[in-house]
Formats: sequence, structure tokens, C-alpha cells
Amino acid sequence: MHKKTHVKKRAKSPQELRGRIWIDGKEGTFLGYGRIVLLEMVREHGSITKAAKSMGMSYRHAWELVDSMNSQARRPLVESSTGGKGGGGARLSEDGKKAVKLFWKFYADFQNFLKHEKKALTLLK
Amino acid sequence: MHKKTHVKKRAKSPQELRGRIWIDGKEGTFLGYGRIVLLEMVREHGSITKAAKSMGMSYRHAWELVDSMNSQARRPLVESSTGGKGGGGARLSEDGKKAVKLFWKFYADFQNFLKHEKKALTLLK
DNA sequence: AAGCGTAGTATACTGAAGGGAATAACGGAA
DNA sequence: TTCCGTTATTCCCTTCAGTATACTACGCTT
Repeated sequence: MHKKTHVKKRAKSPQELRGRIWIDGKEGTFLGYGRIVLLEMVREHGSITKAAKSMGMSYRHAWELVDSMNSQARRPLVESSTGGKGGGGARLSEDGKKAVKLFWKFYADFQNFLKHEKKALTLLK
Repeated sequence: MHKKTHVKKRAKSPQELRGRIWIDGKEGTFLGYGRIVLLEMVREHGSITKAAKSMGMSYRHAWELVDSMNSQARRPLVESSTGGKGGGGARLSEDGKKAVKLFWKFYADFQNFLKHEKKALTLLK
């Protein structure tokens, strides 16, 4: 056995440790990087429509993300209204602001963790 | 603005911090959880076919993962042969064994990190 | 020489994620 | 009353990851 080993082209190994963190809820993902950025864009622009555009994301997708977050939080993270001045809009609730802060705290800790782990990455020398 | 807030059904917040880590290479993912388990199954069963079956994975997908790992490593992690006793087979190279060990080290560190971070997760009280 | 189970490869199918577009409801402003 | 921009919702389409299937090449064993 193992007489003929199949060898193919290989790279020069610029390997890098990567990772993601998120917070799960009952319906799957509750908060993740993209969702948090979306919350920030909602706060900044005052509407889901503009937040979506600023991220190059379809309104449909943005609305689904907001709906998913609101339905998994104890209280809505985004409060929205239709009609009225400017046609309506959306804004971050106090819980929404807290969620953003909390996630960035975890995120910073995680980036720090990755940084320290990379020092040990002398893979397959 | 914000006269009528749209409220929907919401869950009871059994939120949990989750995450993934992996090692990137030139072609994207080099080593991740599933790939490492696949390497272990190859070592245990001596063939890509059986390894794939043991994971409920198609042979094609398993072969592509092995090919991706081999082509991004300096030296192949899996050595395979066709024909002969049993029709051929596959086995883990020394580098393959090292890759498995190294990943589990990172993985354990990461699980430990998550465990400690969870203590701070008193989300949206 | 024939059989066997594997590696390796190509093609078609499937399902889920997400984009695009269309539409109704809404409620201030003009 | 009409206009306007947004939320909320629906339907269709594309893309992509992975499955299913079928086939050839291989080389030891009998």
C-alpha cells in the first residue's frame, strides 16, 4: 500500500489564525459582527433603508436581521415607525445601545486572544 | 416620529456566547474544526471513503477538503494511494498529525477563552 | 487474468441565503 | 386632500455549497 503518492502544487504557507464570535439565541444567531454594525448604522442614519444602503445590503435582508434581533431580545433593540415626517424611521433603543457596547467588549477581548495565540503559530516548520 | 412602535413575539433570552476559529491559507480556509475531525477519521479508518461515511459527508466533499489541505500545506497532510490491497487508502503524514495536535491546542485555548468570557455575559438585564 | 475497493474526476441535482423589484399601509407636511 | 419616504411584506431569480451518481485508473490478491 501507499506506493504511489499523489502530489500536487502547494503554496508557501502564509497561514493565519482567524476566528469569529457571536451570541446565539433561540432562533440561531442573535448578535454577530454584521448585525452590530447594522445597529450602528441604524443609529447613525435613523432608518433601516439608509443603514442597509450604507452597508451595500438589501433592505429585505437588513429588515430580517433587525426582526431577528428584536424577536430574540427581551425588549426590542430597534424601534421603528411608519409614516410621518420623512416617512418614518428607526432608532436604537437603550437595550440596543447596550448590546452594541457589550458586543464590542467581547470582540476586543477576542481580538486580543487571537493576537496572543498567533505568537504560538509556527505551523509545520 | 416614532409614534407607533411595532412589537412582535419575543423569546426568553437563553443567550449564549459562541465562536469558531480556523487557520487561513492562500486559498481560504486551511484548517478548521471539520477538517481536523476529517483528518482524525482518515487516520482512524485508513481511507477517505470511510472517513467521509463516518461523518455523513459525501466522498466528493471529503476529497476536496483533503485536496485543499494538501495544496496549502508545505508538505501533504494526507498521503493516499490507489489500487493494491484493499483498493488503496489514505493515511495521515507526520505533518498531518502535527496539524491535528496544533489545532486542538488552539481550540482548547479558545474554549477556555469563551468559558471565561461567558462569566461576563449578563446580557441586557 | 480477473476481481476488488479505493482514489480521482466530471456532471447534474438540491436547498438555503440573499438580491431585486413590486406593493400596501402609514402619518406628518404642504 | 395630496404628496412623500419609510416600514413591512411578498414573489421571483441568482448564486453557491454540498449531495448524488456514474465512471475510469490503479495495483495487490487470488
